[in-house]
Amino acid sequence: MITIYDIAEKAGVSAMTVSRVINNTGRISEATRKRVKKVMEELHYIPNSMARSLVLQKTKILSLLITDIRNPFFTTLARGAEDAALRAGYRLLFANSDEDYAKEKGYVDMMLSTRVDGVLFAPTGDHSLENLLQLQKHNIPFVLLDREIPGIEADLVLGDSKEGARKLVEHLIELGHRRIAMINGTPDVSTARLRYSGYREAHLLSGLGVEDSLVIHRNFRDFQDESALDALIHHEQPPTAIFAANNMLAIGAIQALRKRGLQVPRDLSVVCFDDFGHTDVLNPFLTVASQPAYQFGALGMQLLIERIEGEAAQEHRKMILPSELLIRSSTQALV
Amino acid sequence: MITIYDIAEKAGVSAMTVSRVINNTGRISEATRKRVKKVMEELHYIPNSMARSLVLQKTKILSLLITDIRNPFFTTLARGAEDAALRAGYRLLFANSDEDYAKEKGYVDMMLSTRVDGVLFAPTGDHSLENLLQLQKHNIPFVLLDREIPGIEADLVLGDSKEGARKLVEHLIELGHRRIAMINGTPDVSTARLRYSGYREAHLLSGLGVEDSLVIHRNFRDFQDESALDALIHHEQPPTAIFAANNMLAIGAIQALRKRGLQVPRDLSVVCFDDFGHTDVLNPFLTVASQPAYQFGALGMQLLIERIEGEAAQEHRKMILPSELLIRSSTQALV
DNA sequence: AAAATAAGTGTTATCGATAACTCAAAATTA
DNA sequence: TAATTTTGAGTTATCGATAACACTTATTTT
Repeated sequence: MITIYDIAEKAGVSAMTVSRVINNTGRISEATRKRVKKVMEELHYIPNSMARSLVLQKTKILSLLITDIRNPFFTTLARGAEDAALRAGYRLLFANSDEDYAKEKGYVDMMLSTRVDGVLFAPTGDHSLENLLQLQKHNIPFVLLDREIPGIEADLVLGDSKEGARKLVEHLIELGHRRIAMINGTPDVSTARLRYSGYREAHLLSGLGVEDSLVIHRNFRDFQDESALDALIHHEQPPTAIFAANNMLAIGAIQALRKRGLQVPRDLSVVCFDDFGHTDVLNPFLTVASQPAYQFGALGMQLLIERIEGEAAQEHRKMILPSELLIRSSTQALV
Repeated sequence: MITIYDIAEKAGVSAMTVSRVINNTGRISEATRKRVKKVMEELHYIPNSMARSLVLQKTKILSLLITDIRNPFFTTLARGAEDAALRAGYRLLFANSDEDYAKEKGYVDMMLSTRVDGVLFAPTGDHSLENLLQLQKHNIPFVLLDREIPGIEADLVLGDSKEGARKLVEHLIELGHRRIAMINGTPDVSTARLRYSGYREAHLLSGLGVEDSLVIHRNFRDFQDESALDALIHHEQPPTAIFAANNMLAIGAIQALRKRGLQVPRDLSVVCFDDFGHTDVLNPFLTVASQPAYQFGALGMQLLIERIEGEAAQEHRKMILPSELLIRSSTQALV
């Protein structure tokens, strides 16, 4: 491996001079600068960022932790985060928890041992608290994405879960639906709680009661689990519409409905949070509350970098990005 | 930051003893081992992997370079690679080139300065040659994914582009189509060349001629570019079917068709390579040659790790994963 | 012209960990 | 019991880079 010492020797200077040329620090005569640069190119020198990090006590690596790499919401978010990080001269270490606390913990340990400069963190749920405290203990700045964690003060980028849910459910109510089921995430995730609360509010504002037997909880990425749907269609008074708390749960519901010979929207209307990235071009079908995924990532990364570089005010910032109701063909008026 | 010296001092031993406890090397009495471990836990010690990498000359970081993080083919592949890497005790540094040579080069520089132990590399095209030579020059092992590069000898994991394309086009021919267009990737990508060659072979085997004015080239991820489709529908003898060389190009084509009031498959049949991950559950619509994306990642990572750890034979291996023809509802017989 | 300052470069210590070597005490062997 | 081996540590050098300081020569200033 080529090091600054190899360069130094061949250029007839000290290692320190090479370091100065690389970093554009100190005073170097134009002649030696040129000479050193020429040798660096000849030997195809690439700085060893580990050695540099060790002495500088910073890595210029940021980490992005998402909960489901196969969810288009998160990949689009990742693109936003990536663009913002690269633009600011940071490398990005992706991590994917699969909504699994143990995997999340593994990645947090990795971040700590890598000594990343900061983390853009989409937590799996309230129990992520421990992992976040771990980061705090080691003074690693982070920004929370998409989900709030009770007990953690941090910069936040959130969607308008409650309002979005309310809009979706109100849309169903306007279409005449009265028995509206909800397939929700597990209640230890803040977005699940808020979306439920929006669901509830829509009912109450319209003078309807909430029937909790129509509210089912499942892991946000277990779209293969059809038991939620079974519980609903075998209900003694089955729903006429379903509100899925995210896109994956909607996919699961629709898949299960299809298997059972039920059609959307003929037999049931379906709405959900989040859309499907590029692929819903194929068949813009589901009525959704669409969140600005790219912005989640870009803005979150910006907040993180500001905090790392000390440009952020002391107090924590909470950004709420609005979602947009896109009415498509998975809903129809109740006949 | 807590270091082994802090541990050593508090435990009343030398730093070397701590290092031995951490790595389970050398001889340590059970008593001191316990004492050191206790102190490590008390102080929440996390090893600094940079310092370790510096002396060990290996990082235990592998990199996965994909060309489009928003393409479900690549995110599923990424899951496969991630699982295999973590299982073998490596960290994974994701990189996303967006089919852009300059971005790819930036990421390669990053990999070099991070001194990753190996790279799972989906190249943007034949011009990736330079970036790969750069890796070779610095003795970083890599495995090529999805695309072959003339001039590079390496382990390879490929799909059966030619056969897959032939099967798709033969399906169209069986349905009676005679004027079949192809929207292909740029010809400096091996899969584009092979898929064209399968397209050609299907025609010739059926005694049909190939009309190159029906073959259009576009960047594999520019699904927004509608000019390809315009060229086809304004052709003096327009096609009755379209073969898109990957899923993104198909999305672009269908979107453009829809905007122009044309319906699939009524007005044109459409087939493509790759499917759409979870999301095609929503509406299994496109007839595709489905590739085992997860296996691409898992198998590629396995080959890479074997090579790094010296378990691979000298000669390079070339794995070809078969694709599966899934006939759905985007194709119909020509009337 | 002497004193003060600036320019250009080199020396040494350091970041946190491990390899290679050393060494005393305990255990084993002859 | 003396010689040898094993056990359980410690010392020192090193990985590749940079910070802090030192030290010549120029160059300015008075």
